[in-house]
Amino acid sequence: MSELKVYNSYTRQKEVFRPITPGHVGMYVCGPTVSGESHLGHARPYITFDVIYRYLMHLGYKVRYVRNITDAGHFEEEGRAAEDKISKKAVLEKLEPMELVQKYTNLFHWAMKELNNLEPSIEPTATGHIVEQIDMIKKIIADGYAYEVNGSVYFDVKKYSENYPYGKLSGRIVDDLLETTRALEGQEEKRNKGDFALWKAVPPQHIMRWTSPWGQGFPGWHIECSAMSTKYLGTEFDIHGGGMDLLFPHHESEIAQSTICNKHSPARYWIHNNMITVNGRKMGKSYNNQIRLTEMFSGSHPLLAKGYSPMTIRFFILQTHYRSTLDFGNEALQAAEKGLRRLWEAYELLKKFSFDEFPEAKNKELDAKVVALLTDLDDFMNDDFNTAKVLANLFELVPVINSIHDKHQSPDVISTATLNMMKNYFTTYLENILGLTGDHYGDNGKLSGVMNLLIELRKEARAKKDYATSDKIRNQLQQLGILLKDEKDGNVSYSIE
RNA sequence: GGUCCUGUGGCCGAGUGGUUAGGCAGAGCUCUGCAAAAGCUCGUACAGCGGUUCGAACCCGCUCGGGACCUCCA
Repeated sequence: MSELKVYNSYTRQKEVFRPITPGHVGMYVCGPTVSGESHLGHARPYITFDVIYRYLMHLGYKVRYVRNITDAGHFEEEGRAAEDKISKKAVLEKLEPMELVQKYTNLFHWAMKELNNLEPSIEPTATGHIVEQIDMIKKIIADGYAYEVNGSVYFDVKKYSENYPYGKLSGRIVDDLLETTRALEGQEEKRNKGDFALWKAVPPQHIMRWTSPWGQGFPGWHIECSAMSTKYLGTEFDIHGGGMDLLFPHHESEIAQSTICNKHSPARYWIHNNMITVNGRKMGKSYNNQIRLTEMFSGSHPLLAKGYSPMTIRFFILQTHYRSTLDFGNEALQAAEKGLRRLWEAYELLKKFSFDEFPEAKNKELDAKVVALLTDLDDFMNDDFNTAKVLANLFELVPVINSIHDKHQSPDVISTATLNMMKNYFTTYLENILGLTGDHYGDNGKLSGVMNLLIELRKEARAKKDYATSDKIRNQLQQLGILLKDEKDGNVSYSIE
């Protein structure tokens, strides 16, 4: 079997994955800022890294997956009246900051659950680690790479860049950063334009504030991730992930902070997912084109023709490689919805297959093809988590399953061993690795009882050639979104939209 | 302006220098009381122009288009 290779943003190439401690993987992923509701764009990294998390565990690694909650506000925009994002909205909504944080944290957790993302091993909050952040800032000052001005502390990028490659991760040229002509206000405290805040002093009316050696204030934008990743994963860990838009300045600055404090670049492998776009443009607050997850599920948004289930969204995202942009569109979402349904229904049929033992495949060629399609899956995942290819292969197996089920092919076209292999791989890949579920295809006991009754009545009507009645049952069920399917052997199955 | 990414059939999207990605939609056929579902078959796409090569969607150059980051952003 092939080795796992991951694309490392830091080196810009695929590299064989080797954990620092054999058998163990430490992974840190930048979590949400809980000052607002998550939108579709947020679903991508958490699904991407959920699959990576699942796959690493599948490979037998013991993984510690840390994903933070950013619940301490940072500035809205550098230079502009440095307002605390969370407290600003809190005033508008007349809520306590922590009440707001709680609300959106709960909503985020709910969405993660709907999308079937596993919980991270540790989900630390920024507000819970103010002490660690302050300690880290002290250390950076002591080492001479940060300076205090009027109660705020800034990281000295120029000095750092004299000894370390600031800008390597994001492909930035330090001189450009230092000499940026960008007209920013309130920059006079900084020695150089490229410097970034480690601690920000706040005016008295600011709600979110903590006491520090430099006065009242709140931590800078990047220090929380450095502090929390160090605390829970150590000074050097395996994977650091997040959206591509975090490359600069967030991750670049994290590297700088950790390098000074820990004498180490924090992570070996930097993994970044690409963006979800709307009409080719990134979904984000800057463009005011976000569709909240609650809206995605319910369909209550002008851009949505209908609501899409969490699994449809998960599947939609996994059909694309995580490093490609993914364009939002109703047609694409509906294609995903139908495709997932077809795949899942075939999987359900496969699970129920039970035949006599067939040690020999009647169709050796087909048997070999099935085996090849299945063994490919491991290689695809090992090749930088290519979930798109995994799904493509699984789809190629759908006609094999359906044609056996429909008796277009006899069950012994493939061997029992291959059939079992297929069952195992489908479960492993669809459920365990890709994290898909079929829950919402409705199978609660009472409904199926009612359905069986209706199916029975319809069968009787058909037997009497009372097609008016049989069609009435079928058509009205269809209007309710329940599809009846007459199968070859006289059985009737149904699926719920 | 700087750095980087990208342009694939109606839509979404994989992609290795030579062989079918896949999904959805569409067409035909089979099955069927009808329908649906399912099965089989099909379109032969790779922004444009050059070049490298026996051979390029995939390598190089140019042109045109789109995007990301450079500021909070997944």
